[in-house]
Amino acid sequence: MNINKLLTHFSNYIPLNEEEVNELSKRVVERNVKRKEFILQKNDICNNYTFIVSGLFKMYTVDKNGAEHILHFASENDWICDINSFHNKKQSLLYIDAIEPSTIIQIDNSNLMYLFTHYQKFDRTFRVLIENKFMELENRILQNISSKAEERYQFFLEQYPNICNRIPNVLIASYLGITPEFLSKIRNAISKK
Amino acid sequence: MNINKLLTHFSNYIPLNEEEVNELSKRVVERNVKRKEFILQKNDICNNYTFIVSGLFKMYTVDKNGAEHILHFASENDWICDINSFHNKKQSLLYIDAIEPSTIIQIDNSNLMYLFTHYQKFDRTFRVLIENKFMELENRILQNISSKAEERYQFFLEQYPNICNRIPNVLIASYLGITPEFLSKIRNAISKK
DNA sequence: ATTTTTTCTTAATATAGTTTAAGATTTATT
DNA sequence: AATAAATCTTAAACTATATTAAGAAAAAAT
Repeated sequence: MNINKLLTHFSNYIPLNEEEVNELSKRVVERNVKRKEFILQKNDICNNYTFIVSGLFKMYTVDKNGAEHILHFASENDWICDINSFHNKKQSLLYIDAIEPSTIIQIDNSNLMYLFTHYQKFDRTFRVLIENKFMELENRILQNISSKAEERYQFFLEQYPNICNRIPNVLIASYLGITPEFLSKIRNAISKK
Repeated sequence: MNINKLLTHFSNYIPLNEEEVNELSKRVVERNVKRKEFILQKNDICNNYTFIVSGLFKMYTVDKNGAEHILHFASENDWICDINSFHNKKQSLLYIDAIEPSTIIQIDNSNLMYLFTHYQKFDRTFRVLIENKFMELENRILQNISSKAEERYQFFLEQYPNICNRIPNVLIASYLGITPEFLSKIRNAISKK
């Protein structure tokens, strides 16, 4: 099993000792996911925290008109989870599916709670993880309330150089909150500079 | 000292035992803050997690044109902190000041780290705290990328009924990412329905 | 290899939101 | 109570972004 990437990931926060590695290994499941396959759909309860070994996912809502609005992208060495649904066992409003064929490692709610309860380190690591994600969202909010679409696009390209050329512009537009037609216009304007 | 409100707040997550209450009490400081007084300014390092006993604060950036962009409001029984500056000891890009005369309880970086290290409960509680704030930001992002200003305004009024009438519309506009003039137009349109 | 589906672009027209300016109202300060 | 400062509103002109439609290019599926 491809758990090394997950262990390396943890060691960037706080390295795990042998016992913790064993406990973790027992409690996670590896899966391959095809392109366009869902790992969460609306009205499901999100029962897993998902670590991405390789590949790329999007998490999004679909509005009454059928339009997707992308809340997060997540690629290798990142986590994806609807934590509202996960922690409160509520039906999710979100979809998560694979943009590329992917390999993931999942830990379900009861196993993660077990680790939280028995090993302080996991509580700590997941606190720091979510703090980092919180800061990213704060930056995104600031961008959204203070910048024009063109600046937000440029910022996206700078901030996610590893994924921006793996994602079709339709989806980038949806993430930025603009139409694909307008993104096209922006790209044209940038290329003329 | 007005620490009861803070203890009640913690007990909504996980109640503290006597030792934890003592440790916490020793490590926090109470302060009164006047209207318009700063508790964080740009280029300072945010050295405190601030719990609001009473009153109301705004956290914001100021752009090159001098315009404020409000990232968070926070009122009684809530926390406010630039966690990027706090955890990474980096100079903050943000200001925090009081919209109303306020009473706060602060815990500084080294004291909070002490509690995290010696009592698992605090690590846990602050994880859950930040998870809740993360979910709020996710909702705000979704609103921003998928809704018109009028819907975002209505949603703000519903979500923060306790603070929306304590905050001037100029500041609500800044939080929503629109101009005060346009908010005025929106309010006029709503009142005619 | 061909067909189907998805993606990207362009352009015309429409709508959402900004800017500037000014006056009226409310709130804070002396 | 009087003055100063901040807030709220209106309106006209402007800019950013959406919508509709259609065709070209690229990628995926058969």
